[in-house]
Amino acid sequence: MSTCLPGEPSGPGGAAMAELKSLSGDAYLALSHGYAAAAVGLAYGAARGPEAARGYGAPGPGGDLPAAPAPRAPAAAAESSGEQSGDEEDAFGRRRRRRGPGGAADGRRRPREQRSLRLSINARERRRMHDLNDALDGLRAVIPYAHSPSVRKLSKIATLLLAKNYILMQAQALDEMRRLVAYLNQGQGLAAPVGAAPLTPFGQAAVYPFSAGAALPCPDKCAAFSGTPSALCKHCNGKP
DNA sequence: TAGGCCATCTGGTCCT
DNA sequence: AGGACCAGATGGCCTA
Repeated sequence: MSTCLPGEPSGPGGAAMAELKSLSGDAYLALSHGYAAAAVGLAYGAARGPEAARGYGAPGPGGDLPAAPAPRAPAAAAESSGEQSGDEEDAFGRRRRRRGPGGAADGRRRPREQRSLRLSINARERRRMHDLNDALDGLRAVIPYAHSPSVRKLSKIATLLLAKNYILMQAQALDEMRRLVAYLNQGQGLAAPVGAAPLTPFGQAAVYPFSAGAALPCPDKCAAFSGTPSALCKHCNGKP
């Protein structure tokens, strides 16, 4: 991940990421389905299975075993956290061979308590990352893009960027909807019962979650059309 | 083979 | 002290 910074697109994947970042809310829906195949395809190819990347549980990333094939087959989380304690000596020895930074490679022999503590910390960190990945999976599930077995799963960064653009798009659509409703209420003189909020397509008074401090006099003169202050007007917000 | 993506380990830092 | 969070390092897998 560190080699592919969001701000530094490089190669085909970088181009796809740049497109993803610049994707406007308007274009989101139109592109979202195609994007999964296009951008995702650019960045990730096509044949990778959805779960291929999930190497959960591979004991001390096969990397601990230089000559081992270490397939990244998915394994149960319990298995992943248990293997460490099951083969503590070997696992730790392999790690010490591989890990460079810090004191891990200084050749000092660690007390058993320290090893046990380290394994516990590793398991905790593994669990934390699994939780993070689960959350990302949940995010992928609600992002409208092509969910198909033939389409590769969105990468982490692509998921986040796509989600951001999707949120922006939704906010923009909501804003335009409000404008339209306000326009209809004003232009067509939509009558509302005295003392009641104007009718809206939503069947109730609309609220403006983004309009803070709405107790100002209405510069839009929204009350001039229906006789009552409009809850749809972001300026008066139902408070004349 | 290079590049992208990922999981894991690890040490450091901050918080409770 | 213990846990959460973070970033760097490392190596495996996959695709172009």
